Amino acid sequence: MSTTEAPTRQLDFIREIVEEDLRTGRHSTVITRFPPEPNGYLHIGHAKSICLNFGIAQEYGGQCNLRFDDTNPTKEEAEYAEAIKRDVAWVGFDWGKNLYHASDYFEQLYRWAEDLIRAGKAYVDSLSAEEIRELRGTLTEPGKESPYRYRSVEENLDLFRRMRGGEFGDGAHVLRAKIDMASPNVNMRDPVLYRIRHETHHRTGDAWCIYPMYDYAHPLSDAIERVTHSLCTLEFEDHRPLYDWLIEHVPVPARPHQYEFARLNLNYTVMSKRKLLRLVEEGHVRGWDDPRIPTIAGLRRRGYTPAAIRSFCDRVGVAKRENVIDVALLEFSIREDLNLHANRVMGVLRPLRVVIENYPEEKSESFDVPNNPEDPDAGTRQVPFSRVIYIESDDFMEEPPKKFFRLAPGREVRLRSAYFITCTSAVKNDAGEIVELRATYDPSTRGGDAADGRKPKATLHWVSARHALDCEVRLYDRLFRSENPEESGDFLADLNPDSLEVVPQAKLEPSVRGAAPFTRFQFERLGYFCVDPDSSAARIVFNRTATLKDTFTRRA
RNA sequence: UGGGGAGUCGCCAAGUGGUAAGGCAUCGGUCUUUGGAGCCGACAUUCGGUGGUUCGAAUCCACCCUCCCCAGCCA
Repeated sequence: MSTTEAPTRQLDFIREIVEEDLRTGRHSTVITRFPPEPNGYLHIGHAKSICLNFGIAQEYGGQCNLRFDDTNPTKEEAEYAEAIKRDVAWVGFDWGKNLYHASDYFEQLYRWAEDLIRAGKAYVDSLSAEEIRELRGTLTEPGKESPYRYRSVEENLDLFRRMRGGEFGDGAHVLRAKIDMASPNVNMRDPVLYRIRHETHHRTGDAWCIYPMYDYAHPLSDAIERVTHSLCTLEFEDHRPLYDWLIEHVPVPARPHQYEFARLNLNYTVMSKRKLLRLVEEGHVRGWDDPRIPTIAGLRRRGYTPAAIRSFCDRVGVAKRENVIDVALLEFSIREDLNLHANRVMGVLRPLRVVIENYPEEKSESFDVPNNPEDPDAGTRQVPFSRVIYIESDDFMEEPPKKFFRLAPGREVRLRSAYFITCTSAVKNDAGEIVELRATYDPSTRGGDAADGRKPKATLHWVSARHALDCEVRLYDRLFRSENPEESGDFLADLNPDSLEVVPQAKLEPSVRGAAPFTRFQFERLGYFCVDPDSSAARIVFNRTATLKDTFTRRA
């Protein structure tokens, strides 16, 4: 009997920590959280965090909270929060009843701030923002203490309460932690905990005019929710000492720990909320769900599946080193999924008429065509055929080069699932452009096989002209020309002018009629396409999700 | 020239002192009623560099180099 190797799954460093904590009993259950700020749409980088946080909760039988980090009313909107919930659910995760908001904790957070004041660990500073900045020192020089640093507890309490009461204007005072103005870590130089903002909050309305800073609200919110592993990106590493300081100096009910991992970057695109916002607001793309941007909404509209996004996130890994993932990996993930699950259909993007001269004028017949060769259970459909068909203009060349196996004068090819045809001539217009092909078919090849065993070197997709459905097809290319659009300084200058090409009159086989928005197909030999919500009963609009690899084109 | 991180194949990423996993990309071949998919194969004598410890180092030590982050009353 052979010893079966225990297939020790390769864990990323965070899962290793989680397992260790579970094994040693530091925690008996794992609680994570996904903490978006509702100030923009989620993108593929957030998907990585979602998959990590919810994935860990799932794998270890724990829980993952969806918590909105809504501590800054000037930037946040309910509309964004709704979009975020929709996107998280769509990616495939369920927070159940664990939907929270940092704003739910404002009262508790406030009380703890008073506790800090009473403990002499926080004080009201009345310096201006500029003065605070000046006294903070620099990266190499220590800061200086504020003249207000040693106010009495009573005065601090009084001032802080009056801040809450609305007695002061924005910026008049802030609450600061009393830590160490000489700390080499600037985050520890008496960080601001609360600021005054007379602003209506999308959830608490006008109940508050002081709002906690992220650095204050986050660790305490984690503790309130009994989060065990608080996962964030690398730029917060410097904030961990402050996170820990607060957990230590506030009487919180639990001891969460923060761990940092590298955020996801993708080449040929931009990922920061600020840049995505500019693309949307300045009209460089059609909206937050434009299929060319890496927002979850954009990817969804482009035709990506939640499963593809999840497998992509799995493949990308979790580590601490900066990374730029090749967008080809994202494309691979969607092709892999759609190859198995998308039904095939024939559609011609650039139609070239072909008249099959020996096929009767009035006749038409239909072929039983498999919906998905990768999945026999997908069944078949009827595809009509008649004397005049369209083929892809790229599939014909009057003078074919060496490796071109498709149609050419005198050459025989197979029409997928139909007949073999032989091109007899090309009809040109006055400008010398080919406008139509003449051909003959071999009736004995019905279905696409020849009794004599001859095998054409090419199989073409086609659509019966008489039965074709006119559709709009939107072809997308990368939004930016360079791998790193931000490198040059002005990412907008790097926009690809050809990122969207609209084909207004593509010819599709009639079976796609009535397909609902977001239905995905493979157009044989062309790529994967998804019905866009812009579609109407009169006309379907398709988005190209990804191309199929074309080795002839690639070599050419 | 303060502090915090990181450097393993073109892009990711395992590896935790015993002689460099895997994925994507790429390149061959095979198969094919999608030039798709699939299948088979190739792809780091070497782990930022230099010394050292050791029978043995990507893994330990020392020094050096490079890159990223931090001076919002943003998150």
